[in-house]
Amino acid sequence: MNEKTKKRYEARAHIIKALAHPTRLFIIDELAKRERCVCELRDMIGADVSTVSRHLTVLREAGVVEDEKRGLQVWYRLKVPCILNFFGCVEDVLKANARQMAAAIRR
Amino acid sequence: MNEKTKKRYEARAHIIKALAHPTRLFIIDELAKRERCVCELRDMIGADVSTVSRHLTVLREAGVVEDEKRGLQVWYRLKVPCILNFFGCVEDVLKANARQMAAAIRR
DNA sequence: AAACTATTTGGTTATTTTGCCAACTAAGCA
DNA sequence: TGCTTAGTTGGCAAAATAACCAAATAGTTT
Repeated sequence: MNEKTKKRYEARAHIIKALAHPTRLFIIDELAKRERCVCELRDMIGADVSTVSRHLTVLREAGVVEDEKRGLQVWYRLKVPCILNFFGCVEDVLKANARQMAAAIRR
Repeated sequence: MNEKTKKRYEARAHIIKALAHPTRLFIIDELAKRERCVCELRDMIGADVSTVSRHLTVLREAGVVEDEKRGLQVWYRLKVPCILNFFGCVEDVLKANARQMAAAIRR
């Protein structure tokens, strides 16, 4: 594998890593509905604001969400809705896994 | 966020985490073309076999690939082709990021 | 059965990720 | 100007990941 190819896979992995956390998946789902300020997300998630803020930084830094400060609040929105399609595929994997698990028990 | 919802996001994150590594993304791309034995992947990747084997375990365990032993070799194939659609979306994010980066420099 | 090949697993170490608290910054309000 | 609110950042400890070598396992060949 040459250097350029390697770089490309690293860049992709960086973005996918940004999605790979339960809290960040939740945030994405919420932002898919409408923009939210940090405080709303903090209330829904129930973690320290600093923790939520760091999750948002990971997503922003990956280019998945964008933010806008209005007054005291910072509002976040989803920048890349095509991610949502992918979640359907993830659900398919989960369903297939569940089926396989059930079949294994029956056997 | 209730317990059940939390579990669901954890299950999703588990699958996405399995994808979130450059080597594993490479493996998925290769398996999208055709099935491969561990030794072929080892040669392409150039890491220790044990390392490659562990990456494959992560993917199998997540339900993304499946394996079949034939003789001495173990052959892996992609179980969930819809993942590939997602990579298109990841590329879009990368392109958008590059554009934004370029615009920021111009400014 | 012994030697050989392909792969997995155990164990170790280095690195990265996560979450919290405390301290700081920025904006609005008294 | 000083107080309050919203959010970010520094620092730290705990947990999760990743890579390698060595040893074990499973199937082939002689």
